[in-house]
Amino acid sequence: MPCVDPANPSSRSSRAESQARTRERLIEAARQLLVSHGFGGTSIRDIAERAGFSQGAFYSNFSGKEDILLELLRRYMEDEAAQLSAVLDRSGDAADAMLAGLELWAAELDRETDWAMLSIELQLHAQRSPAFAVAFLGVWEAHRHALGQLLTRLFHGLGRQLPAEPSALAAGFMAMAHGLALQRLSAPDGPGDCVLMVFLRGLIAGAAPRGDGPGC
Amino acid sequence: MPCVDPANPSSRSSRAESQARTRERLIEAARQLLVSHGFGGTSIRDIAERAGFSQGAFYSNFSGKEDILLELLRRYMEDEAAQLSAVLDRSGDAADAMLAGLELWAAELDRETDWAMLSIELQLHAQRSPAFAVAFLGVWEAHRHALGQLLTRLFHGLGRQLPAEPSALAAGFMAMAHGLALQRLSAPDGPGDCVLMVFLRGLIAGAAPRGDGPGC
Amino acid sequence: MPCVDPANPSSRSSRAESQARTRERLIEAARQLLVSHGFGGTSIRDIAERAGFSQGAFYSNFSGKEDILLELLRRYMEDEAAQLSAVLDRSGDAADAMLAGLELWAAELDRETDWAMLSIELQLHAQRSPAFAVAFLGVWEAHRHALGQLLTRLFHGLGRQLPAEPSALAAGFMAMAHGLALQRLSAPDGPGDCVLMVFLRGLIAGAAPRGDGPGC
Amino acid sequence: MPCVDPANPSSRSSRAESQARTRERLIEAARQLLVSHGFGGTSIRDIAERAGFSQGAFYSNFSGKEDILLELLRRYMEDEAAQLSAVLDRSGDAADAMLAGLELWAAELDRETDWAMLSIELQLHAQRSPAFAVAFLGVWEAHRHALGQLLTRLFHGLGRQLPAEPSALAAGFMAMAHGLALQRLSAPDGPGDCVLMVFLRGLIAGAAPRGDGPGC
DNA sequence: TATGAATGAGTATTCATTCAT
DNA sequence: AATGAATGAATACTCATTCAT
Repeated sequence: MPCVDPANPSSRSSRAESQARTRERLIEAARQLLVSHGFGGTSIRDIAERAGFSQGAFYSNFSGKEDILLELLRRYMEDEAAQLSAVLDRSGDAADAMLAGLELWAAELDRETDWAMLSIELQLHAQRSPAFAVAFLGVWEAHRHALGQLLTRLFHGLGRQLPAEPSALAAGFMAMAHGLALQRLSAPDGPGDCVLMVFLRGLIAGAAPRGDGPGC
Repeated sequence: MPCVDPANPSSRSSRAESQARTRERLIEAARQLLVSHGFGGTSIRDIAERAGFSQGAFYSNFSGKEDILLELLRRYMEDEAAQLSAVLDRSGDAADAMLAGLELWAAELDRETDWAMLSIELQLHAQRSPAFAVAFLGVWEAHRHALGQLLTRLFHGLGRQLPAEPSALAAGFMAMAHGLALQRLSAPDGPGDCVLMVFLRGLIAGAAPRGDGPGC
Repeated sequence: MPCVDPANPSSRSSRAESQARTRERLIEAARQLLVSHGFGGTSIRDIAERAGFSQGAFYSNFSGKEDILLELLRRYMEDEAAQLSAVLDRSGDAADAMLAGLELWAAELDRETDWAMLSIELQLHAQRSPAFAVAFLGVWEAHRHALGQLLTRLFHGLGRQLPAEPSALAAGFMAMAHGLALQRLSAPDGPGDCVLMVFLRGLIAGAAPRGDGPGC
Repeated sequence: MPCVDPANPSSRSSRAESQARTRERLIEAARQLLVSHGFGGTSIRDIAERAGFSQGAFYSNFSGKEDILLELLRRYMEDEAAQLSAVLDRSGDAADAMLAGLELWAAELDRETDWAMLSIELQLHAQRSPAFAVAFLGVWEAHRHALGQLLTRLFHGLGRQLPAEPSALAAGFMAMAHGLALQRLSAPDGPGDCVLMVFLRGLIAGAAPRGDGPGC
């Protein structure tokens, strides 16, 4: 009898599990290749080969190169959001703890060059594919907003006025973080991400006490 | 007959001029396409076509795609160096004038998104081609050094201590400028380059008076 | 649970019914796609998808694309034979009734462009697959013979001599019918199938009274 | 000196000649393959291979598969037009000569199965590609008109009334000719194209003397 | 029986590059 | 110096077919 006992997950789910494993391996292969060779320099054949599958396997899991990029975007977002909310949660409203948390986050960025490179590839591709841009923009704004909130709470805790719109400052920090990551690869002897903290401290030091309006 | 008399110097120079024109048109076409489609998305055929020449004409002037990229890098460098030295020259040692000059420079960056995109493409390609990386690194360091000098003179004029290595700060500014340019394209409603100045003012405000050592 | 009790005959027959339904839906999907996209332009995936099944379901019912084509051939043959024998039966030996019947048949062909297109696809495929050609030839000859008999009886009833072999004339009529159907699709403002009857009437008018031999 | 003497055609034209030869070989290869394997069954790789060139050579001569089909259509048209006008020219207004000419033409069709098959492929493709249909329709109508004129002159010369619109009768003859060619390949023992003449003679015999109107 | 993930060979098309002209 | 036809390898993607479930 070809019947399957729905109570037995081992047989029923092994198929789904197997496919999930395939998908996962393809995604990881794509991430590595996109980071090191860029969108244009990464072929689907390469992705499938590195994952140890045929090209057809790629196409039964994704509709094309942009599709797997969207999946990477989704994961990138989740990862970043988790990191930021961790900083927020760990430090509560204590400004010192928050600063320390951000320092940790900046140091983290320093090591996770991959995500930074991927972010740049995603931004570049968003600029070139309108369809992808839509998806990307949503993620980006959410990300900028989260970092902006963190900055707001930090300055509030320090009794300082934010010198510009929170999301504008957040954009500046993200831009610098990504730009530095990009530099680090081509010029490995450049400055680390401690520069980021130098700028943050400068911003704090230069910020007016609460009461004045933002300046930008 | 389209023959040229080799004894006639005027025609000989017109030949050289004609070749220079060809080269120029190819470079400009390559710049536009690289900015809008990226290195991987730009084919030599497209470059030649947009310039109004055959593919063979491209190969008569450049040895390949990387070769024309090097030419673009050289021009990018010249352009940036000229801009920075203009800021330096115009303002002498007056801190106020220098700050105003930098503000102008930041505003300039805001408009010249093309150069920023090209810079990112160059950085990405440097990461992928060791041969290109060598050439790129030289230009990059020179550039960073020039901007660092400007910052040194600026802080000196203001009687302040640089909060970090000049070239590290320069790297940070360049990273932010490029990162912001990238963001601006995918998210056009984001913040302008005034953010750059906010950070610079913060750095100045937070900088210790001369005497203490740098902190990074 | 989706299990079926094998001891229950009603469910067993419903299984057979279900399979027959699957088969039927696949055949109909294949017919539509073959007519509109041709043999080469129709993929098994498309057939299964249009029928609402998986590709595996197709292979559970047919051994390949040619197999389902054979099934379509069988049905085509049955349909045509039924139509012709209906004309024969309805009209008995009365020449007038037979002519009227044929006129009806021609008009029918005019509407059923699908079968004509399918017939052309079948003929084309027969030319390309020897295995299929064998099956096709049998059907074709039977068909030609049936139409030939009809013509024989018609001319006999009219007291005329057939101007050529019955099956040769039948072949001519079928050729014209299919060719006209093909034309009608690419050139919809062309002549209808009344042309067929014009030719038939011409044949009758030009036929010698019984006694002389055929001329071809 | 790289100058070329424009008076010497051998060097200047050898390039064009060489390309024309390439193009010609590709067209001939495409014709053969399209006739024997159909549009869907013919790949560009096959065409290039049979012609002895690379796939790239195909693409420097044609923009795609449909493009070479259009070229074949053009040649088919020219060929058919030439054949029909030859029949017309050779026979003047003499009905007998014209009939003999047509008989020759029918016999010719019998041998040139290739063109008939190609015509069917063209018709099928016209049905599936709107862009191609436009080009095809023009050719088709011209062809039908030419054959219609021939029939008009023939019947006029015989003092008979055409039993239907000239172009409708022409469509019928062309349909039969193509349908018979198709049959001949799958059923080689079928009737030859003499059937065509039987139908033509029937049409003439059944035609009313001049004065009555057409019947369709 | 029916599923659909996976395969491997195939499809059309584009690429950087060469070379006779 | 500039042309552009031709190459051969690469590209994204589709195909018929298999097989564990």
